[in-house]
Amino acid sequence: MNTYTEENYLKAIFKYSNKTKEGVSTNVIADELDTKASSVTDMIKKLSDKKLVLYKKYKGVTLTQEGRKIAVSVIRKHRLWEVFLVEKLDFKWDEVHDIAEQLEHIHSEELVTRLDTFLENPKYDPHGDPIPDEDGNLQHHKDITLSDLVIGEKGVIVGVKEHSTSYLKYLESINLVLGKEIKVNEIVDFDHSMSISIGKESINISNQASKNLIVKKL
Amino acid sequence: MNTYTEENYLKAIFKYSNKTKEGVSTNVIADELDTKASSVTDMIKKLSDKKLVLYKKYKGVTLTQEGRKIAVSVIRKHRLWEVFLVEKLDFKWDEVHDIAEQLEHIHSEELVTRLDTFLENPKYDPHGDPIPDEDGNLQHHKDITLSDLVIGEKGVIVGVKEHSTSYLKYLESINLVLGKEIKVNEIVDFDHSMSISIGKESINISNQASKNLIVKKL
DNA sequence: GTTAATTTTTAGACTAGTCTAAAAATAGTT
DNA sequence: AACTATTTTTAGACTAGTCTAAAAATTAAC
Repeated sequence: MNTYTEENYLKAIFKYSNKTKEGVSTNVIADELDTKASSVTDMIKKLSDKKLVLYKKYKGVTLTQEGRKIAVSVIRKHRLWEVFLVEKLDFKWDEVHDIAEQLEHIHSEELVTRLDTFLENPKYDPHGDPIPDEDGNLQHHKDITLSDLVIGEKGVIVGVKEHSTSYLKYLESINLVLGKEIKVNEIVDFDHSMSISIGKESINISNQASKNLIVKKL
Repeated sequence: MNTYTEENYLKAIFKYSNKTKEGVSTNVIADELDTKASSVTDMIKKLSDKKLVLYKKYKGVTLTQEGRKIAVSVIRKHRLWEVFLVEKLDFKWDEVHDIAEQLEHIHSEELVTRLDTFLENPKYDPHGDPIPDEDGNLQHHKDITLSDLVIGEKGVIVGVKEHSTSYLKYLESINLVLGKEIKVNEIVDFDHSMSISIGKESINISNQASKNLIVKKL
């Protein structure tokens, strides 16, 4: 059984494992977990002793099979709980992260299985992130963002790359939520901001906002 | 915000506060939490510094208003989660304790409020224990047990005083679950074991079992 | 390819919570 | 009331996780 803290380290390493081929650097982990590099080094040694990560001094860290398994299972729990909070308890999508951060560390295989069934085996969480299955399989989005579309193209919102409360609240306020169909009307050359249609409405959206919205081309 | 451990100490102290007028002794707490007396003394000092308990060396410990409030709120969460686990996830009543022990420490007022609403404001948990309301009010059972009934008396099962898996499993196996009506047919003078009717069935039950079953007289 | 800047690790110290062993206080017994 | 047994507290040490400050290694820059 792993501690709360160990699980958070594994999750952080997993997050950045996908982004680079190399080992994840100490500073990146420290930044992600809001801690100091020296603390990260200590914890990595511990995880390495437990054979959850592979570690070579100064060379960064990668997850072992076992480490990855734990990380993915924590992510699975996090996302299932988010579905529960939004679908069953009527939380908004910008309110669930902190609570799910706690719930993801509850230890009980049976609980996860039953929760999954209760929620009718959801495939995505409220932000469109895919929920890993029991075996740790996790499919990724194709990662096409709204900012990748050109004038005239249509798409449907399927997820977000940024999960901050302010971004989520903003999207909701302009009705840019999961499942909405949009069409690109104009792109300003200068700052890459866009004018898009959502149904009959037309709005402007900055590049910073559009590049964090994952879409499926239609 | 209090730690997981602090909350468990407060809960333990609360549990035994009701049973004695005096302060709760160090050894009782150590026993309840499966720890050592010296650890208890240390933690009590910490809780005392935080003004959650009143403590005089060698004289035991009592909860302050604030300490009691926290203890009751943890108990409220524990029992609400137990209802969730049994009612929504179809756990059996003997399977939920350990999971609820973890869930009770999730920090979020909003979560508790919404969970309570989702469960339709239950008044009792799956073992018949009363669920404290938001203001910390907690009514107790009258604590009449099956063993208090005399021959010919009828009652309905409303709770248990012992929560061990083996006891709960046993009760379920003989169909002695919450809400069942029973009648006392015979009492053996020697060991106070009883013969009781449940509907058309008749069973024998030991004194150890009957004195842990809370009933309401009919 | 040295030097400078950055990153990472080590060393030592701190907090939370725990333990063992010994000392101190209380309670029980005669 | 004196002695014994029990309970409780203290003292000091340990693990998990964290930090600061300094040393070591790596990377970047000229």
